[in-house]
Parts: sequence; C-alpha cells; structure tokens
Amino acid sequence: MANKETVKRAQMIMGKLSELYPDAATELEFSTSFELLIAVILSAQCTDVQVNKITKKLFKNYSTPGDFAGLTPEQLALEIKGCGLFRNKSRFIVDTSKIILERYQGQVPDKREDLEKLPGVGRKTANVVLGVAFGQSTFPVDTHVHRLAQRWGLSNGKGPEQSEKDLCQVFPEALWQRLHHQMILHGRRICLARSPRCELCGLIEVCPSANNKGAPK
DNA sequence: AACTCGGGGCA
DNA sequence: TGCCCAGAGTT
Repeated sequence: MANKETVKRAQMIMGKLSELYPDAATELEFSTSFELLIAVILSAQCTDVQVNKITKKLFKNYSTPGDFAGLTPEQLALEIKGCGLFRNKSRFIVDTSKIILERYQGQVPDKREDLEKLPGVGRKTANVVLGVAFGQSTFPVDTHVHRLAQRWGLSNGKGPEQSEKDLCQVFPEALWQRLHHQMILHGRRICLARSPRCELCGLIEVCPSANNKGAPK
C-alpha cells in the first residue's frame, strides 16, 4: 500500500493533469470491438492519427475476422504499410483473426486471459481493449506511463506491471483510462524519455524528479 | 536481458 | 539527417 505522501502527491498530479489535458481520451476511431483490437495492435510504436488513416482504408475492404483470416500476411502487409513494424503486425493480425474465428465464434473475447493469448496482444493492448471496448476498469501502461510513474515516485521501477498495480492503488478507478491518455500526452510532449523538458512542465512543483534533483530518473 | 521490427515525428 | 519510439515476440 502506498504511504500518505505518495497518495497526496498522486492527487496533486491528478489535478494538474486535468488542467493541462482536460479532454484526453483515445484518438482511435473504430466501429466494432474487432476494429478496435486491430487498431490497437497497429498502434504499437506509432501514433493514433497514423493508425486511423490505415484502419479507415483497411476496413473498407475487410471488416470481419473471417475477412482477415482469409489473407496471407504478405497480402495484409501491403495494406498496413505506414504504421511501422508492418510485417510483424500483419502476421499477428492474420493469426489473431483465425483464432477469434475458430475459438471464439468470431467475437473478440472480453476476458484478459483470452486476449493475452492472441498473437500481438500483450498486457497493454489487452488493457486498452478491455477498457475501451468492454468498459472494464483497466490502466494500460506503455513506456510513457511507466516512465512517468517512476519519475513521479508513484512506482519503484520493477517493470510496467508493477507500475500498473501502483497506479491503480493511488488513482481513482473512474479516471484510469483518462489518466492513461493524459500521461501519454505529457510523456510525448514534455516529460521526454531522454531529456525531459522540465522548463515547460506544469508539474514541476509536484515532481520529485524535476530538474534532476533526487528521485528516479 | 538484449535484440528485432520500421516509418513517422521531431530536434 | 539522425534519433527515438503510442509493444510484443524471440533468443
């Protein structure tokens, strides 16, 4: 359990983030849970804007797990160029579509254990799908969220799963999805991985790592 | 634990 | 023009 100081700092951070990024939410556009799943797989190491361009085009020609299961990875690779890692992603998507078709009657599973068995779906992707498509309370932790949790002293550097646990302890459940997006925005714009732009940061009074004083990097 | 995939975004 | 990834799988 987090100590009192940590909880208090978390509350202040939460307040600042809601001022800085009041409307943060997923930018992924989708009309079915399957389309969301594909979009999230495509979004690895890539922006949501770029993913939206690709999925929009893609789903004019293919829309169901059956459609994608009928493709070869090489065929699909041609359709999803532009979001990076396309050979891996096309293989993941074809294999995942086959499994959804054969094992889950064409429906995207809504249980974590099932989602995480799908090729290309790890903890972070499963958390996004569970949260956005199925309305479950999850805190997706990517590299940005993990890094900020360390710098803010809300977690102890034992990997993203530990960050997820710790963040869920100190932040109210109703705000997990929003905080996830707020932290991603802040991580990309201000709290950069290599050289954080503390001079532009609105959380400088609250951050134990601000300007490299003390605390985790 | 380190490596791989890849084109967009940004300095 | 070079560097870093809005991750997950493999070795």
